[in-house]
Amino acid sequence: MSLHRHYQSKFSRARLGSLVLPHGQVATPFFMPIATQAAVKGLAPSDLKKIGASVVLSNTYHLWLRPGEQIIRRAGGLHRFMNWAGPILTDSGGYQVFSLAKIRCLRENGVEFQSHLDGAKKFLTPEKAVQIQQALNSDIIMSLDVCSPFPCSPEQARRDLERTTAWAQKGKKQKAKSKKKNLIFGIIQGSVYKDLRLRSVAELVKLDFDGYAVGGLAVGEPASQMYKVLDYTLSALPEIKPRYLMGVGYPDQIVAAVKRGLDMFDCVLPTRNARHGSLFVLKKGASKKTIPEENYDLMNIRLEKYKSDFQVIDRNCDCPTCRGGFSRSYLRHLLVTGEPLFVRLATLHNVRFYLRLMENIRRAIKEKKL
RNA sequence: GGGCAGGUACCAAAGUGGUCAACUGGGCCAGACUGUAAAUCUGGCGCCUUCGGGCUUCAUAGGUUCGAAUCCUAUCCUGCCCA
Repeated sequence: MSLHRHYQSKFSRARLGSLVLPHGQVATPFFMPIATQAAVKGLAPSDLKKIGASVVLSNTYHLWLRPGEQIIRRAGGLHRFMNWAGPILTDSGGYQVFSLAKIRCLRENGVEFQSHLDGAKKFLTPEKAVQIQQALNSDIIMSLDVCSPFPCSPEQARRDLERTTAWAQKGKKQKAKSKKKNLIFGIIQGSVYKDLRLRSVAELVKLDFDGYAVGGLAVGEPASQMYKVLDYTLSALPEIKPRYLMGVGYPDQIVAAVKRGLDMFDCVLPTRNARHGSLFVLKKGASKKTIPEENYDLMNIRLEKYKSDFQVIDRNCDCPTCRGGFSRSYLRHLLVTGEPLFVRLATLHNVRFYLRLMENIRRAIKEKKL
């Protein structure tokens, strides 16, 4: 399985393409809203469809603990379980190795988690991670990796990378036992060390994955350093395979990454920030730019100054919340009073902002402006 | 008119001789959030400050005391009960 490239920019390494997945063909570059526990918090699948989401991202670790992959298998897979007909990418649990560092213990053959729900010891192996994702029937399976923190010593980054490669091999082998058409991606690690990143790329490419993800970025390092890593990492990757920058990021970072040849993104920012009252809006004058969303501001709708502000969030926005005429005043009221409707309206707005960002990126590449 | 209980910061509410510019909620202000243990978390909210501290506050006015939000007296106000 490879990326169908429709257009390769001559100004940058940006590329326009499409990816054929078991649950549909999707245009690249794309952004995946996050549905960690089989739901994009606050939204129904019909909402996602309406605002133009193509792929959503879910999570192996969380669904493994609850409700358990067998329940989802019996439901007919994750698509049926959550009633989302489009493609799904599932993260492997590798991010939880990083984010839940305090309650896990790394072993050679896998990770022992002390469940954050009930404290039960749960052992996740690279094989198990693939099996769970197959039970979920996700379109894109991610190989179990060890996401290095930042800062990270070269020694630790090397150990994490070596384990990631070893696990990638095991995951790939497990995947090969099934004839299903799900894709499997390998994850590049190596922190901010060029030799390690290049080594990671070489080892994974040898295993011939369906796509390659750059992991271990946006974990606290300055953006300039992230771009440096992307520059040398991307140039070592095969052109024909999709490339996924995991967990990134702010709109300008996504644009910067697309210019470096990335095709896929995901991030909690639009959904989490929405719940926290932080709404993505265009900067003044940005609507005239090629990719307006690159020039964004965050509007803290909780502020008192919005108490009697009856404008919509952003009159340039085409999301159901802005189109529907919901005012800043009303949204602030919903947030302050803790009404669940706030989450839905704010999330619709922020996720639409990101999806429109991607639409504008694709258009810009097509129109030779990026 | 009599009895009882009260009046503390924007609101509610602790504190009842010194460690009190005053617990705690709410509210407000500011910030953070990047493959989601997050509708969460972190600061700040009398005035001034060279960040050491200084100054004015606990209904009002007096008083006791080395020292009062805390004790005493008077006044004003609020709630409940009785007439």
